[in-house]
Amino acid sequence: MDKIKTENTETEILIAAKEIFQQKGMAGARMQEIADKAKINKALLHYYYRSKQLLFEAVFKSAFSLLAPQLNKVLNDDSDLFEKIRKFTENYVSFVIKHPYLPNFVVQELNKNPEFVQKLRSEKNFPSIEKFKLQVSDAINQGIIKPIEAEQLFINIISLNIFPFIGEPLLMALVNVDKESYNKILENRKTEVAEFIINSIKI
Amino acid sequence: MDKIKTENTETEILIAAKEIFQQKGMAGARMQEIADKAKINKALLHYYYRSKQLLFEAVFKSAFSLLAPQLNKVLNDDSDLFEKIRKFTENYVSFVIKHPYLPNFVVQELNKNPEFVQKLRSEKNFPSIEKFKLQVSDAINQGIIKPIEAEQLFINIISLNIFPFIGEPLLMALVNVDKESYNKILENRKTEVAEFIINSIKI
DNA sequence: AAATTTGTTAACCAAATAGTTAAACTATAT
DNA sequence: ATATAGTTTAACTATTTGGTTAACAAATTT
Repeated sequence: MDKIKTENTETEILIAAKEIFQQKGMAGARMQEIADKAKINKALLHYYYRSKQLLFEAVFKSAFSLLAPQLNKVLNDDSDLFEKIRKFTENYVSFVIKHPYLPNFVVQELNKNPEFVQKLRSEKNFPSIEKFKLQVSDAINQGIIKPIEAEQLFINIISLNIFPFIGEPLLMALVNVDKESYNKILENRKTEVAEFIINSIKI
Repeated sequence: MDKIKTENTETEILIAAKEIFQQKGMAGARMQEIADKAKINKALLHYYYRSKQLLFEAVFKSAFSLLAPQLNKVLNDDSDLFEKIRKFTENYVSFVIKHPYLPNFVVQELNKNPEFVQKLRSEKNFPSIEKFKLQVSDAINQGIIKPIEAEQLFINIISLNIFPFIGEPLLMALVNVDKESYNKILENRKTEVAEFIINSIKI
């Protein structure tokens, strides 16, 4: 059937474009390489997505729509603060193993193209920090955690979870271990990071 | 004088190349743009640095040689552990304000080019974690801090300090603040981060 | 001050690259 | 079966881009 065939090609392109763009970035990606990976003629890229820029934007939005629910786990989940932090750190490692280039891709292209943020903000499911803020101030009022700004805590959680992946080559060199040992370190972080954070804030 | 003139042009090129490469990366940078910024003819770039690749490597090494001493502050400084952590977090913010694109540049290009790490390792002043490891296990034995792997602690320190800069556009959007407020948050981190870490590990 | 070396430029070149076109092919509807 | 609309391709185009060349300028040496 016509529709099915079209959708297949269209998504084949998106899958191929994701891989190339996420590994090489907008500037480093080549339309021909994407076409080769998708096993189609280069003209089809333009038939379906008009231009490199538009194809890139489709990939970027799709990537962010995978990342956003991950972030929402810290922000909009109903479980209590410590539980959330534990769940998030554990889930995040598994997520990045499935999508190794994704967080770096999003962070990198947002840096090169800060106005992209506007396009993301308007999307539904864009993470909001409001609920998390309330939860933090509640926990402080109840004497469960020490006083800390919710924003600072949030930045700490995200930094401790994301950077070990984004900075992998640098950290591997500094810590002076091979890929295998580094993976074990990351594996340990599934629990280590949450305990590190909780230790710091709990009374 | 000849030497002075030469050195000026050569360093002018390096300065211009740094700016362009650090903002746009290897793939996104254009030799013509670098020449324009350095106010010289494009052929001079090749006269002094032969190729884009070699010019890039010169910039990269120069960037890393600025970053390395920063990292060595956590690793080879003689003050006690808590003091080191406080000093590092305070200094690091000031450093990044002077070189806003630098950490992202190093991390990013190492991701695109992991074999670059080899070239860096051989350089003198390449940070080594050994002394820091000893210091951590001493502090554990003396009952000053809770048991923690030095590698994990090191990754935490680096992550908490570097990611808020590398992930700035993303974090600004998530925390939902403008540049001015975000800068205040970063400013507060000069002390916040160190206390967050120390709180977590001290007994 | 003539010769030589070093620094600088304009013009050029070949390869790469995003994007276009027109024709061929496929499937569905009439 | 044939017209029609949508899909795919090979070949092409215009531009960008890293790199080269040959001539010129400025300094240094002899």
